[in-house]
Amino acid sequence: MNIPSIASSARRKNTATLATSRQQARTAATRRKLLLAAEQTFARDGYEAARLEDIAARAGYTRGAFYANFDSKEDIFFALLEQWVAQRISEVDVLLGRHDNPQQRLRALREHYAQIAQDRRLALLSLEFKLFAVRHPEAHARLRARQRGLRSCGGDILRRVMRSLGRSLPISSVAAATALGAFSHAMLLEHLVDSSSLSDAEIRHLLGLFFDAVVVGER
Amino acid sequence: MNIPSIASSARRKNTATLATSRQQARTAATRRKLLLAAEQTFARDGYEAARLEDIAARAGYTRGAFYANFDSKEDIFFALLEQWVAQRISEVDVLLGRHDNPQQRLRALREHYAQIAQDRRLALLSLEFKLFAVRHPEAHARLRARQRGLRSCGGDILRRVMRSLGRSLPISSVAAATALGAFSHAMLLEHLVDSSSLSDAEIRHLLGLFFDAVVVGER
DNA sequence: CAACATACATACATGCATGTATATGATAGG
DNA sequence: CCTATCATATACATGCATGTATGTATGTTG
Repeated sequence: MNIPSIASSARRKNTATLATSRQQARTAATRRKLLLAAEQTFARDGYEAARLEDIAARAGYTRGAFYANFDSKEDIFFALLEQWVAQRISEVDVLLGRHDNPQQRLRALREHYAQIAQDRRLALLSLEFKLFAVRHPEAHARLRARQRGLRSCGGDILRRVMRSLGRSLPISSVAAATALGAFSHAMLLEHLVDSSSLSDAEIRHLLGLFFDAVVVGER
Repeated sequence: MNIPSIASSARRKNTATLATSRQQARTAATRRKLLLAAEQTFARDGYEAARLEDIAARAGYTRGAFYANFDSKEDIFFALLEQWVAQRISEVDVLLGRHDNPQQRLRALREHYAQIAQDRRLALLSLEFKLFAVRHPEAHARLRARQRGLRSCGGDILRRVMRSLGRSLPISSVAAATALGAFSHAMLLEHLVDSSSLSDAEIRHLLGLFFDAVVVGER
């Protein structure tokens, strides 16, 4: 689990005098606000239609603050991806840290999974990352690497839990984690388009059905 | 099954003399070429990033031809949606027309389903339509209506086939059709992002698993 | 074949988002 | 307190995609 090299974005100007810690804190806070605003804006409008001015304004700034912290739209998009993957991984870590019993862990995962399937922003952002990868060959590898990090982390967890329960997966653990995530997002999107064609109850039902089919997975 | 009122797009100039049939045919041909080009371009670049000039060029024209046939990007996008829904419905109609036996029909549907899950353009376009709906409140109702037409058509077919087999669905037929479509597209997208995290074989496996879980659906 | 309409291309106008360069006010150090 | 540097704002330049207006060649009808 290597720490992502921040490198590209937010390379601070290497002036002789180092910024004082209060200034650093202020900058960090601005960065966080901008990233949060970007998260909401990208989810709402999509990458292409998202305007830097909207992102800055939503964070309470103008584009000046934006360009002081990021190079371009693509730069903040990737910064968001890094942060987002790290957050999601740590969420699951925290979740598992709460339980020792494998069955409790599986239960917690299932519950967490059901919650993920209700997070509109999560689904739309995730989609946006994937679409960007598919449409930008030069960035594909980078996106894929992050996505894979996330998936293999999820896969590891699934595999460990299953092993300690003495069960096996019908497909590779990474594929299982991938399919579960993608499925929940897809169902949510359908619900957003037409809630009457796929109700909350039906989604819950399908999610359970699919989770059990993949995780119990006798064939 | 009402024929969509073309109305908005392609309203021909009401000059006194009606265009001769050969001119009409020529116009219709360019419209078709433009729609095909738009289909490819929207799937490749997404709605926002797609340029009218690219669409026209891909069809072998310039933007002049485009504006002679469509009002705007949104106009051709909706025209494409109408055509696309109609095509997909007729595909299934043709498919079912080939078989009388309910079991053969179910088999044919399953096979058709597996093929759909390999059509990259289909998945990306479908996604694009849904994202547009979610992001453009004023257009949402229109998109949703078409989407629902497609889903309820698929649902009807599923329901009829199941009834003639004496089986039942675990969820509403519309929800089943919706979930199946969304699922296959979601798996394909994951595969496009990272083919190693979800192989063709695994997708086929999952598709079968899910199809059977939904269509056989004992609970 | 003449007059006219149609299909499409070309050239221009406009708007808008990005990016850059400069200005301003806040903050820290001497 | 005075100055230098930082964080952010403002103003400006550029590029690019859309949309419109006009031009041109091809086809059609009397």
